[in-house]
Amino acid sequence: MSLYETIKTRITNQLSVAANSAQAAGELIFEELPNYVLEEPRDRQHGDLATNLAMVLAKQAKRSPREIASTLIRHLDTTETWIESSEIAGAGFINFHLDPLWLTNVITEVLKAGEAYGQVDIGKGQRVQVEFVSANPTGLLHMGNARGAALGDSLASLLTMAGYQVSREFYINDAGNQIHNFALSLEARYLQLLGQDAPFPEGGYHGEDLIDTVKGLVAKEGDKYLSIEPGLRREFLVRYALGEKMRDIRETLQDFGVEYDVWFSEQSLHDSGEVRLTLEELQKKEYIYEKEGALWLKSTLFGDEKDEVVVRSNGTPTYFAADIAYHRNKFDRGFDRVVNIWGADHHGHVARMKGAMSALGYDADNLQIILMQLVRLIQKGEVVKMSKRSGQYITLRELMEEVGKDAARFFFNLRDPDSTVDFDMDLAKAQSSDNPVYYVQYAHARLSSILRQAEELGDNGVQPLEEDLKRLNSSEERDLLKKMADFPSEITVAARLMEPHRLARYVLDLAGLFHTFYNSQRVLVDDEGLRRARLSLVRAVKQIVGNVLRILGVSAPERM
RNA sequence: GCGUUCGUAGUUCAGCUGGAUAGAGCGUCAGACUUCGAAUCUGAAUGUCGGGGGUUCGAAUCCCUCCGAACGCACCA
Repeated sequence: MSLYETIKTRITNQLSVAANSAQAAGELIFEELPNYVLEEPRDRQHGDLATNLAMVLAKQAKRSPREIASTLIRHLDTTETWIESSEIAGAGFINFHLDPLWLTNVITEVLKAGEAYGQVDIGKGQRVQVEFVSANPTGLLHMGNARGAALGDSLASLLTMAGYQVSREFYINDAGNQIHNFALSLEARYLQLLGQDAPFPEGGYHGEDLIDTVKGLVAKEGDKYLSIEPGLRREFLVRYALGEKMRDIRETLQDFGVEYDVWFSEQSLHDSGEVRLTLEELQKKEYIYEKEGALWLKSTLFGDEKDEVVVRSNGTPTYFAADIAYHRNKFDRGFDRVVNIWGADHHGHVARMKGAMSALGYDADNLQIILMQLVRLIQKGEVVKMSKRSGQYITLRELMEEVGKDAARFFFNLRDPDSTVDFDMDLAKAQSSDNPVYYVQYAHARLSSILRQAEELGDNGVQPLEEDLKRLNSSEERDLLKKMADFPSEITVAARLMEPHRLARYVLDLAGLFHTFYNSQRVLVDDEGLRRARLSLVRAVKQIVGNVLRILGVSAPERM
């Protein structure tokens, strides 16, 4: 635990002790200690930390919050808390001012931990699986997939930092109806390319990339599939196209900085019989009934709005059936928590998926689904409908070429997944230099530059003396140090809420505080002690900026 | 119609389990480079937190209601 967290825990505990001892002394009456918080006030004049304990006690104690506050302060043991002074403010807040010297420990802490600074252990080694993107292999990756990739990959890294054992997974939708449509589309393109008059299937995939795929095949293998049996022909075409599409998806995501641990095939669930076994298990538990020739899951028993078909009247299982088998498989692989990132258009699926897990006897609370609002494409001020079927969308590849991987990943991770993003490619291109990512990267380059120059001046990275570290007491330095000390708590909150975008905000703040410091204090001063102290501060800031950027999948340049 | 999510400055968006005077970027205005990187910094202006009600010491945050938006409500995935 970092020093700052230790201090906060200690004070929080001592506050309860103070309340209890005041009660024992007959100076305060309450039945049960209510929930209270110890937090950093927004306004620095309100001290370093503040608590609302007196206010939340007011009702039970039947006294004014300010009176209670003064009683609490009298009973508070401040040893080992770094508390320098306490005061009562506002409606009854207790504000604590800490001895600023505690801050100098932060630098040592950061430099000692290095890449591990910020690691916390709320995960306690639990195994978590994060499944994200899982795009249909029937087209190229688009903006929505880009958002999912940025979010999912950063979330996985964040959870790793928070002490979870994380596995990244991609679910390949290589079965079912869409593959059938895919096959028909491929076949039509194939026949058309070879001069035949083939109608394009209804509901087929119009993307240009599909034509390119078929062209590639014709260039390699000519018209050898023209004369064979259509069923066999489609099978060949699908196998070829699927291989190519998945290779492309894999490479594109890799270039976007995403490395998966597992690529899981939907078809394999059918082949292994898991889909059938899962349905049998549900049948045995009597959660399945027949109606109009189809098999239905009683998902309404578990909070769904209506029951769902799992086997069609023609005898084929639905996508939902395969998905149930898939999630059963996930839990059976031993994950303590399973996290899915889905587009908001799938929200109707959440209740039934959780319901299905409950039906199978798993704790649905261990299945967490993060819904991400859609990315809307804007062109010339108008919303353009994106769709794989129509073939009209901006690809992840194009996005990376136009604005770059770093800008794209930062852009998505700057936003709450709950907010809809309007994306205008022309605007993004024109404004790509305004992307806040450069603000952070510039700070990193600037930090690196200072260290390079220090080296040229003969600095050999000698640790500063403690009394020199204590000289970092300007308001700019103290604000910066506080922000640095807060990093482990930021990781804790972000991981608990599964919100990596908090880290993007954090690193922007940190970079801003550094830039402010840089403009007000000189690092490479003649005074050797002070210089060493500031250089160690610079090293520590650089370390943290680098650590955050690594989580966000953004590069941390030495120069730019 | 029912459900999910959202509505915060001119604009794009932050705002942890309810906390003190609601914050950033861009844009606007005024300043700062012969010294460590001006992709930076300093200062100024800008708000009925969609409207209304409720809960309480205290609400952008929780509840209700209305208005508006996106997305769902298939034997598609």
